[in-house]
Amino acid sequence: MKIATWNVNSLRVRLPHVLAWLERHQPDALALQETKVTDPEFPVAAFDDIGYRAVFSGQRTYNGVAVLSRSPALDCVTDPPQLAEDPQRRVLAVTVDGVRIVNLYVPNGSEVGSEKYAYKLDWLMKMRSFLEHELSRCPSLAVVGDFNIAPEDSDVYDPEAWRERILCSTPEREALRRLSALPLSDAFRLFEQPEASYSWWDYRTGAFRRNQGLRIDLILLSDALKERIQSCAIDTEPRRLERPSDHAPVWAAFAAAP
DNA sequence: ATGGTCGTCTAACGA
Repeated sequence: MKIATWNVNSLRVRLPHVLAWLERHQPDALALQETKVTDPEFPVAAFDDIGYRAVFSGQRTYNGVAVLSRSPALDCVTDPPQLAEDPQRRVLAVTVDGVRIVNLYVPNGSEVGSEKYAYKLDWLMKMRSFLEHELSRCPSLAVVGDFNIAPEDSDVYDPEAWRERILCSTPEREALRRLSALPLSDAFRLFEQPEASYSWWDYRTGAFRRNQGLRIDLILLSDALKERIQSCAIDTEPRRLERPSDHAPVWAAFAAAP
């Protein structure tokens, strides 16, 4: 089984890239973030044509999450009670082939100390509670998405320049560590990886060309799934295309369930 | 360089 996650920064613009990536990599499930399309506008037919079903929770202009899958996505949750009537479309939990996939677009937080930063930390605290509940129901759990947090200095091209800045601040990293303590393991770090592996590069300043990136797109695994994982990688190829997303897809492959 | 580039509700705003 192969599961992937990709912040596409507008599905309308990136649809050709997503279709090409699905055809090439044939994942069983692909979680998307920042689709920026409302549910009636979601391009269901384009995915159906290549054998993928879609479930989605969208809004206009901002946010929006979706899961594309070969098998049906069951038990969809878009509004965890722990996030109490938050209108922002950032969560989509589904079950595909017996694996619970929680697709997250974690708030960016703007700047340390801002109102949006406080919202991010509060959101992460509430998300911990939701994930604790999901884990108790679903032992095979993968939490995937754009976490907007670089877990460690090794996930940042210039840790000193980013010290205590947004995406890297200690309170954000501690909130992520509290998720890891559930326990959930960072799939990427279960394997030897190339130095300077990142999943996001700012559009400005030619950051990708110089590999000035951060690893903020993550796949977190419950112990039951950790036992089945075979590989995990970031695919930087789509970042080289014309009109790319600022994020690269991340994927993980698993052995069949015992 | 308090800059730069994208995407969206083509005008700011969010990332």
